[in-house]
Amino acid sequence: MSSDALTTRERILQSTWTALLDGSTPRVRMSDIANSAGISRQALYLHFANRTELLIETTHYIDRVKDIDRRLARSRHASSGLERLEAYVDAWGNYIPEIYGVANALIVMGVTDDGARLAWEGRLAAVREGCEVIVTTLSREGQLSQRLSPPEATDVLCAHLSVETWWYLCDRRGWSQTRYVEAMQQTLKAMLLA
Amino acid sequence: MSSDALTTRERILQSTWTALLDGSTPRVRMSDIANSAGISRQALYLHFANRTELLIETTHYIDRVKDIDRRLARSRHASSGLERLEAYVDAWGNYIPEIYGVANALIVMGVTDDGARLAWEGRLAAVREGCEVIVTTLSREGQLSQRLSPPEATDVLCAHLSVETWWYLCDRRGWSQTRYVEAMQQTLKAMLLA
DNA sequence: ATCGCGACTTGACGCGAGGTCAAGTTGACT
DNA sequence: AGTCAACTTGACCTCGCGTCAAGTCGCGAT
Repeated sequence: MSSDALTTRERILQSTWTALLDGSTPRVRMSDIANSAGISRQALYLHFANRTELLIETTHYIDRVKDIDRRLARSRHASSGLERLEAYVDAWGNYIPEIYGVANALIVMGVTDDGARLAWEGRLAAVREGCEVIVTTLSREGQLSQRLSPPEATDVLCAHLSVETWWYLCDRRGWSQTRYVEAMQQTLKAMLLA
Repeated sequence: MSSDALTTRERILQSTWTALLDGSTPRVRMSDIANSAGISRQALYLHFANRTELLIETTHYIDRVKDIDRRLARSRHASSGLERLEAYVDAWGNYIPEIYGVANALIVMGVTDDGARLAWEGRLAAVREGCEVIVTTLSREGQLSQRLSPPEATDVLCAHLSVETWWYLCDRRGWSQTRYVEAMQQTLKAMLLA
């Protein structure tokens, strides 16, 4: 396989990604994706069981192409909790715009489709795990504010780093990506640190 | 009018509200609403042009029944910015669970329907105005942190008070309503104040 | 008393989008 | 030449919103 530069499967995944990125709306039909991938609508179902699976596979595709693991490595290897927090906000905050389209489609899909809902909840759980590590580190260092228990601090951090918050600030209120990351780092520090 | 205790129109609005409240899912069909209101599906269209209008009218109905204006009055009449902030978080934060169901349905509807999207954006704009007043007051009092410009502080406040954030903390993470309001007041103060 | 009218019912239909099915076509490898 | 996988075309089903047409029922005005 991997013949004509791109596999059909990869062309589909790429088309799905860009379609959802461009339109800034999750209203991308299976026929739209098929058209932009240069195949018939029915041929999509030779590669993916349904729209949900296609969306889920697209998130994995983006993870692979954009190398999310490498991005998050800096946070995992930081020595202090503070550095971890800053590195995490930087890595995840700058990743959101990449996956925003697919994430949004997946969220909307989740209303009617259990698979999509579970897939998105899995992503959320992964982000929350990252947040938990940061909070635990801060707590161990005695840096964590007394206002919130560690689980609460984790929840608040995770809620603040949500795709929805990014969308509101950057998409609707016009914040630049760099300002978003910077402000997030500062406000989260003010919120979580003693 | 106002004959058999409740108008048909009001029974519809009430059914819509409770259906969306109970299910915790926006998947409420026109036929579901009609059934629980005790009329035929087609009769809904004698009272509301379409699903979007029904949802919008339901938000107005809730506003009326739950008297949102009275709830927000305390914030508007508070003397200091700090009191305004606390009163606003209390009023709005405790209102979210009431409108959550309809809000969610409206948001999902907004993906395919411009009317629903605009209606929800209008609500968001109203919340943002409330936030703006608070931030302006804090700023005038010299209480506002230098980390954020007043417009930025307004955006952050508004983002933090989003329905989505409430949903994550209270619905998914199991926070109690009182803890949510309390923690919000504290973390927002830490975030916004100098 | 009866006419008209507004509120409602029943039943059928159209539409869009996801998903399925069946019968090809095409091109490469054996 | 035969086979197989990848793909195409075209028809069809389902679900939910929205529409249309024809009929029922009760009430208030004449």
